[in-house]
Amino acid sequence: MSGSSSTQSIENIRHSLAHLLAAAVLEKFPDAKLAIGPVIDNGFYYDFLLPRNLTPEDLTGFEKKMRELIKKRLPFSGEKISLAEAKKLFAKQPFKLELIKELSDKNENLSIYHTGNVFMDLCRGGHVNNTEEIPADAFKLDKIAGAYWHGDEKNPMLQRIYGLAFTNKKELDDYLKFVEEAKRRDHKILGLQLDLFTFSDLVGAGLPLWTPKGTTLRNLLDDFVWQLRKARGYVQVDIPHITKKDLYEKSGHWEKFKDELFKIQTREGHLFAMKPMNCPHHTQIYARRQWSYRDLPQRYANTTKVYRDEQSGELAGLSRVRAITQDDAHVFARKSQIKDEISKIWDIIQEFYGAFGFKLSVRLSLHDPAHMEKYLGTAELWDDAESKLRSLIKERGVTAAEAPGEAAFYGPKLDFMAKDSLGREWQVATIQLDMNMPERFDLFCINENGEHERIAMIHAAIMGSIERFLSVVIEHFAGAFPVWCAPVQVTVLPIGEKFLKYGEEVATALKKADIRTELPYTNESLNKRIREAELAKLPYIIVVGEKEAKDGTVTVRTRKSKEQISMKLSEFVRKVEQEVRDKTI
RNA sequence: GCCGGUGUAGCUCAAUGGCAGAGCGAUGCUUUCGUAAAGCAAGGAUGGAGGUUCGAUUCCUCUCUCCGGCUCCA
Repeated sequence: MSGSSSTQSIENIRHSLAHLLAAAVLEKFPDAKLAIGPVIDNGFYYDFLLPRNLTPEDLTGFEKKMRELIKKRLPFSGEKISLAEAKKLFAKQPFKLELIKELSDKNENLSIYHTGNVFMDLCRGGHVNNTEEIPADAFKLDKIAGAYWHGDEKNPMLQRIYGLAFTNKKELDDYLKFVEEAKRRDHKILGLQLDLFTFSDLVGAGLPLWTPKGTTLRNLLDDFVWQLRKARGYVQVDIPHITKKDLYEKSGHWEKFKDELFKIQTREGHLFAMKPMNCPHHTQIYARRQWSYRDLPQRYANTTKVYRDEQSGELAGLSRVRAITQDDAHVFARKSQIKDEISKIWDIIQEFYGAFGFKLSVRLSLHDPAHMEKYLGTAELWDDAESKLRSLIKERGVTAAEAPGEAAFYGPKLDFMAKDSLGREWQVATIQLDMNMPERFDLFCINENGEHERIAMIHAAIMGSIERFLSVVIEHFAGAFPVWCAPVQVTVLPIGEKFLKYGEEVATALKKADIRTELPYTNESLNKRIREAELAKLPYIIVVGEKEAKDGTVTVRTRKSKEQISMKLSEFVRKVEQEVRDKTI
């Protein structure tokens, strides 16, 4: 080996590996039809249409073949070719012919790349000079998956082989370790272990059932959001979970999402739907009377479930469910009040996510002017809404990535991404500025001049969905919740039966101070009970025996240090209360 | 929804065309213990529906769940 691999970009290495993979697949399946093989985060993939389904053993074989090819020190070389040559060279590769047509339609140059004399592919380049520059111990074929040709579900499904590839073995090992760690924190497993939620085949897929501990946690989070909202003038409202189809026809949701609605036919033949969102209902609460400009903004908060008939293949733990609890709120405001109101919501989001130690980044999701058919309203309405968000971002001195085409169909959004303790980014909160629903539902106020003035509507979910947020939080903390939001904060373990009475006194005092306390007395050994409490990831374990009963103290074992600290009961209560107040992480 | 995989006790995993086994948990009894597993006992299961077969947990068909992707996501 020349050792020159370090001079090669990781993209070139990954791209070259994709070609080697295709070569290995072609050797085994000469009739394989090749699609595309791009570079992705952490590696590469290549899509094939093959005569049979691949097995994990096939991957082992391909990987071995790729290493053999690397050893042969094959040069990569490219050349431009004409349309006619391309059509001839790829006559038996229908997907390549499609690509060739697309490229030539766009008047782009066609080129091919050779890997020694063993493989040739339609390719714009970006390769190592020679396979000797590919570190053979830093890649691994990862998994087989199905993928639609051109990402379109109407097209045939191909077999995709994913590979991991890095510049050296350590990076690959680090990545595999990261995957292990992520698996260890998987909320689907931790949630069951920590007894937060469960699923039942009888109830149905994507319909989580919440245990007492899980419900405690949900309520705690929701209450935190509510406290932040209450301080900013929000009031609570509530709405029914089924509704006439008429509401969604008027809002535009029926047209757009009718296939994803759970529908209910009444015995008299009327069509209802389980509500898939709350905004249209809230418009009707606003519309119940006429408002003076002096009454605005009206800020309605409502934590409630919505129901969406998600594709069964999409359901995953708490991340994607069919019964979704939204901590939803809608602000009905004059256009002049928009920036202020959004700013307040932004403050709530910062305070809320800060309490968990999440780092936030912001994305401005805009409409796609090339596809106005996907949106309600006029271009002017959109430009107006988007410029308001842009200027607010500027005022707050934040940099936000702009994402055209990511807007909701009724308005642009500020989407917030949280980076968790493993460095993964999750889309969480969202603020949506909506000038369209007010038009559709004719929402207005009476202004200073006695005229009808069209208002704006701001959609503001802080957690977004409690289910999804919890999936993120469980993995962020690996199930070890900080004291302020741990469903059980303290467990009291009497050394023996003789001290059960004192244990009860301690537990009662803690509960009186609103500290979530357990006294799970069983006839197991003390060691066993401590072990169980540790496995349950409880913040504090209190052990009481003769000494404590005599002195009125408790011996506290902390989750973090496992140290034993003796203190007065009242001192411990103050300590916990302080941590809850400060939301210590 | 699509492609592939998967499903055995509450959990983690064995085994088989002919009586389905273990560890942990849960239950009962004994033990009452000073910081990560005390002892004994009795329990407990082949996701569901059809089919093939003398006999199916095992083979076939359908269906459901879950997992990895794809597509979608108000």
